[in-house]
Amino acid sequence: MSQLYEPQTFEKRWQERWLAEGVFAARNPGEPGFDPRAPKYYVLDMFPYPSGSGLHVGHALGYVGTDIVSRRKRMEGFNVLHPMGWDAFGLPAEQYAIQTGKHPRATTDENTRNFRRQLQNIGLSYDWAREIDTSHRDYYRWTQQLFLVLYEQGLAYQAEVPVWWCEELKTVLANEEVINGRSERGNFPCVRRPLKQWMLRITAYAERLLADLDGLDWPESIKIQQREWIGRSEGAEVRFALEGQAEPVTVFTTRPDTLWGATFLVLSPEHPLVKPITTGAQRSAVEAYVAAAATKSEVDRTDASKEKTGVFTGAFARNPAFDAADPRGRIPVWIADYVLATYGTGAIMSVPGHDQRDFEFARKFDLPIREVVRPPAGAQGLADGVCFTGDGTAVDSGPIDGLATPLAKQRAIELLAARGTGRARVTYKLRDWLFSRQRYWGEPFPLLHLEDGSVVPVPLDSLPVELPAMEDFKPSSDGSAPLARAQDWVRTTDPRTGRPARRDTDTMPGWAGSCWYWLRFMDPRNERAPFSPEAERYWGPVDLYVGGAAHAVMHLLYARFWHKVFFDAGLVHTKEPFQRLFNQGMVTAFAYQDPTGRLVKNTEVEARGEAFVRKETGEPLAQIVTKMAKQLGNVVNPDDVIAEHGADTFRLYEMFMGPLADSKPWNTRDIPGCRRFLERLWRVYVDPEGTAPIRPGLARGAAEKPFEGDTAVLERALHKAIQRTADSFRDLNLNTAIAAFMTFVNEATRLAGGLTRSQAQRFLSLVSPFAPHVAEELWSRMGEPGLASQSAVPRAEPRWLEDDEIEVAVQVNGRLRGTARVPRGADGAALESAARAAAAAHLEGKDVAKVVLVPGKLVNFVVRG
RNA sequence: GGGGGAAUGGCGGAACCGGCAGACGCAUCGGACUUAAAAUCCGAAGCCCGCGAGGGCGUGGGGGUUCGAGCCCCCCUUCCCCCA
Repeated sequence: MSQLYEPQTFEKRWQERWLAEGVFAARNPGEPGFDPRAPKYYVLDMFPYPSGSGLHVGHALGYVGTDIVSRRKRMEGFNVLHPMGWDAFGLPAEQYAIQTGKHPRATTDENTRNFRRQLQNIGLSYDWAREIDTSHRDYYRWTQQLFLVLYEQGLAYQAEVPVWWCEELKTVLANEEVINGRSERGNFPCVRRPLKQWMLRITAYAERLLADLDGLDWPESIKIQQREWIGRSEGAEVRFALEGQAEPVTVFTTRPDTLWGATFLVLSPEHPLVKPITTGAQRSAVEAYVAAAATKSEVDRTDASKEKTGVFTGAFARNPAFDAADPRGRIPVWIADYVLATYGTGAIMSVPGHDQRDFEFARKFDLPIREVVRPPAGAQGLADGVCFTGDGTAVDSGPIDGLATPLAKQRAIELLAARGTGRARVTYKLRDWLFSRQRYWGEPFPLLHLEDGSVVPVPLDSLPVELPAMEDFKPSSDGSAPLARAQDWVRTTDPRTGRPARRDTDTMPGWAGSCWYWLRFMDPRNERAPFSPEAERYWGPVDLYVGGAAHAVMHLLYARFWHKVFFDAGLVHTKEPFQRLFNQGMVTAFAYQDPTGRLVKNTEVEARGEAFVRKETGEPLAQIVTKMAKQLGNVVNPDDVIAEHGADTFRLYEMFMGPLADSKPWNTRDIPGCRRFLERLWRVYVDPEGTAPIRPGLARGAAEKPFEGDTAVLERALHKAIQRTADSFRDLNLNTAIAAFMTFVNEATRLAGGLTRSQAQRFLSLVSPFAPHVAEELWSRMGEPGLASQSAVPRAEPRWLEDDEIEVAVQVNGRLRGTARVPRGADGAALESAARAAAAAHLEGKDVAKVVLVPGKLVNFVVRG
């Protein structure tokens, strides 16, 4: 048995024991060992996509944080569910497979093995019996079944939707694969072209997705981003009759009060009326413009800083605000790409006097601008050559003249409704969700296309629809899905009728598996259902969900949507899946720049005292903070840190860097500080000069010392550490808990003779969630029964948190002039006289106008002269 | 372009409700131990002026509120993240 701190000699042993004894296994109701009195706590990490490059220290940050929370909660008596799994379907896995020439099944299995090994190496307390893999048939069988829940509710439908198409690559590309209208791979031009796609009607839930945010314990910034994304706006739909057309054009506006100022209409280039209304003279210009717009992304089109473009269709419309005879009512119809087909009705009424984009458009194409809202006093308007977009008073607007904007909006809607040319309407920026991909590595849709063109779901007892084994799974050259080439798979029969059928050949997007995984974790081996109602009722909702802010919008919105559909279907008992959300910060890394600003690889950099230089030339370099990237050579793998220092040092450093929520740089140079702390801790328990496994005074059965002298000082220090540790869990700034451990160990080293067995034991319990291996090792050396991981969290007692004497700050006019020591609980008069003595030199000959007393903290003398 | 954050010593960070800025650690410097080094232990240290006692200045910049501001309010700068 070693006298020195050698983590390599014991960490593996404890990890194996935890696993073998099922120490971290969560019990479901009804299972042997389930304690119905224990409250539940569900801590969930955003599960990773198991990439080929493995886990780096940035992923591990959140996992270490949730592990510490889970371990602590167990020690507080909670029944803790803390599972891990793999988000293994999706584009990156498929791309990686194509690159390496291996099948995604093989690479995924290989990668998940590596991830699991890496996570276990860190000593994370997951219940590995609950591990799931979204690309495994035992999982996606249920993804398919739950998709059918949405399908049966009428929430899934097929539509012609523009998708990115790259002619050169002969394939459909995802949004994230297209940058500025060109393919990310190869930089070839791409166009948006309509293709039949599966859509999910998430817009039907827009209002509830918005409203239910209020009850969640989420960062306000995430709620804001979700609200922004949903983008609710109230306004009106207005119908404009078109000259020579039977069908009117319907526009959406948030400012129905400005109808009298609408001087032209703008349709999106994709609007179905564009073709029928375009006049012969304008046809070629319009067609050219429509073709050009197809190559632009929505971001580019709506970029307000770009010059406005557009083309006149040659057609005219009637503004319903004016009489048929009124010349102001005859307005031209244009098309422009800043109007999107997918938002509102795909057409707008342009009010250049009171909308910035319309204003720029009108100026560029010399269209009339009318003022119909008078700005309030002091605000600039058309008279000053600027466009006023705020609230004011209606003018030149017939029946609503003189009304303030909010009232004018309301009256305008009433008038439109009375004339049958409009109505109130709420729209959302949120669009329905494009849910199909023409790719291989995803869940097949459990749907059959019959010869008569109808679509029927695959019966539940025939699920899963397994992904066929394919040698060549690359995207097809005609835009059809790779699955379409698996002819034996595609051709099938409807099991209900025996009629011939074709399988749907699209697959679900990467998001699908993560839309319900927190539910599967509750009951992961259930073979009859995705999860049992009993398990869901007990474990739901997730109490703490931790992951990067990168998933602020998409994943969380999609997951909430599915969950709400399940709620409506009676499958889950909560409206929301994740009660508390916490975003961990990014782990960045240092990189180095030479004087010209060029980045220099970390391996070529040398530290010279406080400065950094290029190894070969001695050229001075500047240190900057940036993300970890292979090219910079600054990616850090947990395995390497653990091999050198052990898992406990790694865990401590991850947390000691700073608050879990903050972004902060990884600095390899700082790691030994945490290692040294563990060595100091070790020496408090084990005498390096001796031969005993534990210092004799700390062994079980050793006599307890009375709480006096050094022992009392240590008792006080221990309670302070216990208190600070408890506080650190509120906002997960676990760095302050580790600082408290360090302070205690420094104190215990200084007053070694005063430390008692009970203090040593309580301190190990306190440290155990953070550095569990060393805690177990010392716990067993002390002869304590059971495991440190299963001991109780020590409690701080108020009587040990207060000192007998307190030091207060003494200020004169708010400037610190000294300090005074007073007994705890000293009254105001005693405090003031002590303070007067401390600041005597600064008070001499001055008039004290006021004395501010803050008990236990400070005294401030306000003086004149 | 829109949205979300952040800024404190040479570095990471601490400071609970507006009350002694810089806890804890890294790097640095000094000392002890050592033949020497490593490790360990003890100590110093925000910056400026002063031999010293001491004083001045300090939480990205400018203004404000307050007895008192890192923290609250207004304006500005820079950096990071997301939509992509």
